Amino acid sequence: MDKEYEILDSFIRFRGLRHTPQREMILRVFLSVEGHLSVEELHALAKKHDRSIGYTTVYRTMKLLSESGLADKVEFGDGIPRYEHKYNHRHHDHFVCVKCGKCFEVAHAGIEKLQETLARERDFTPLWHTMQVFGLCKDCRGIEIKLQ
Amino acid sequence: MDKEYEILDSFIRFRGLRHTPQREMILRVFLSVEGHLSVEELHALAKKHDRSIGYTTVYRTMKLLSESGLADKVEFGDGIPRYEHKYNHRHHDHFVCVKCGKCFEVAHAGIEKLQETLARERDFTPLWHTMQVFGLCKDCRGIEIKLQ
DNA sequence: ATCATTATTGAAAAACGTTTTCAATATAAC
DNA sequence: GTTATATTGAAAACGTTTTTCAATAATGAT
Ligand SMILES: [Mn+2]
Ligand SMILES: [Mn+2]
Ligand SMILES: [Zn+2]
Ligand SMILES: [Zn+2]
Repeated sequence: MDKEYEILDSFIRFRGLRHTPQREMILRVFLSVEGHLSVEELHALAKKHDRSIGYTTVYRTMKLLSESGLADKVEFGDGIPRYEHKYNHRHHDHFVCVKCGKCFEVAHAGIEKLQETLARERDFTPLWHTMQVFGLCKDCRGIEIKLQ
Repeated sequence: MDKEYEILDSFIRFRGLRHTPQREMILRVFLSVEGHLSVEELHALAKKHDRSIGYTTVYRTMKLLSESGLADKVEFGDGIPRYEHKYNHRHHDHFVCVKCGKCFEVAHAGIEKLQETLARERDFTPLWHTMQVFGLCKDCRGIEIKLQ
């Protein structure tokens, strides 16, 4: 249940860092929301628990969560990186609607396998990948057609 | 041969813009290098032809080249967007070595088709996509193994 | 519990790539 | 040539992220 806190704690100890209430709180806030959140959004949420929490601390902590494997930073091409849960969440790609910004998560073993094959053919060792499909969701495509 | 200049010219006329030596020179510089170049690199090259060319003009012109379909902006996760040729270059994905930065271009119809299928299943109209595989190239994997 | 060591914090400043502003200039149409 | 206005380059502004720094807090040893 609280496996994520254990992971952060052992990562902190392993690196000779220190456990702080700020770090624990930011992890709690991060875990409380399923989705893709910017540092600004995370800081706003964190402030509800500790009005004096600093923007810098959120930046630093999210970097820590990434390094410990709890969070993943994703970029959807609008210049605002967002974080999503990584622990107990399998890898997936993103379909982003360029009209409304909605984001669909897609996991497909075939694509992963194909990437492995292409990499192997080029004597390239894949470590991770990102794939984003930009387009129009059902709702926004309708609007698009009406407008034209 | 000079189809690219025609494309830019008609795009400029279509939008009620003006033909300038700066725009023509930046296009020339851009076309002269096959690869992925940052605005900084393009500006440095442009300066060899016109010492007084402004950074801002390169930014503005590369945006124009993108809009006219001559250039494509790509991001490899290091925070530095780069531009590559788009005209007469078919779509491809990127395999980026995280050690040396080398970038391999991979075009594969199967992946494109798979993406189409996944999109259709979700009632999503794909417009474009980006796929990047990060990992170690042949040379850098060797070093990695030796170091461990 | 006290102490010493040093990691962490939050505010401010700096850094970074990019965009906006603006006055001077260049382009294109008449 | 005249006019209208798009373009230019420098500087300033911008938005996000990182760095700096003095105060504070966490940890381990005594
Ligand atoms: Mn996701
Ligand atoms: Mn390419
Ligand atoms: Zn939509
Ligand atoms: Zn390499």
